[in-house]
Amino acid sequence: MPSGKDMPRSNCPIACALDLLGDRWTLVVLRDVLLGQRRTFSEIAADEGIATNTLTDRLERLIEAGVLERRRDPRDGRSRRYVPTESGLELIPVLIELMVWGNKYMSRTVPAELLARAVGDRDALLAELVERARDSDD
Amino acid sequence: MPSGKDMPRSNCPIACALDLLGDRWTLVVLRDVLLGQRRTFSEIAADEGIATNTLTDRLERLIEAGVLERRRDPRDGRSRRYVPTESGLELIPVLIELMVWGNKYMSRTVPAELLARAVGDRDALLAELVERARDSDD
DNA sequence: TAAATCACTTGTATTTTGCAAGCTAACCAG
DNA sequence: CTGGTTAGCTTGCAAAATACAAGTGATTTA
Repeated sequence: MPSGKDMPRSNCPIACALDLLGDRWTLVVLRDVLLGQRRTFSEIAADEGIATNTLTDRLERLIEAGVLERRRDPRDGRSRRYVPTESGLELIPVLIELMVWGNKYMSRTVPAELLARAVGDRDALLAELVERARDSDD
Repeated sequence: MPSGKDMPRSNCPIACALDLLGDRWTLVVLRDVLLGQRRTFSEIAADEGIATNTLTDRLERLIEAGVLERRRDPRDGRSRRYVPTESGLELIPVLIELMVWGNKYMSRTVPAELLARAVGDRDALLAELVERARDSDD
């Protein structure tokens, strides 16, 4: 009970990563930000049926973990933009692997072109996605 | 209420994959089976502090999803071995990417050799891990 | 200035998870 | 073959996480 945050359950990097990412919503939120160019609260909330209090909580945790940053939108004072940091961008490979696996075994709705590149042209696709995700940082 | 299991929240492959994998324990269990050669209930239960009822539930879900199979141990009738299927083996890349990211940003306990290969020699490491995971299938 | 929008907050109900204990079948030692 | 031990669960209950619905305050737009 001492520290403000819970202790990691172990020092295995997979288990530690899952302390942050291992729930039903966090990686869906990051998918929106990193692959979907959805960066405002309402854009993310609209996409799948995440409850707004859960979304608030996930965004705060990701900010505290240094994976996202929150910025005001200069064009609309009500709006905030959630943008990836460097460590956030480096979660793109995790999402790509999940996408490839999920497409093969759970669903088949990835555009064929994207999927083909994820498998056959992985490095170039990653570079492109990182660029695209980084560009809209403002 | 038609199907025995809940409907997927969407047909996005990432969201669908997370319907199965997106919780605190499922990927830790798969880490034990796929990377750690831990294949019995008690080996997996001992490793981190997972509750036994949760472990039972996760193993059942993974079997139902076709990611693991349960087999009796011919040497000990009490014991069961949880072994990966083909689709289970193909989750190794997801675990590797999580490990690389977790090591960089959340923890630093991966053996340097393994980590170096995960980054610089990815394809050969994957092939080797798949082989090793497959070998002990019996 | 009134209505709409955005990003939350606040209850409350439901679901999931953790913890401790017990239970059954299979093995093992004497 | 008997008694103790081990493996793999199951059960009951408490605690935590999540969903759902409604409301709030600060903008912005009409």
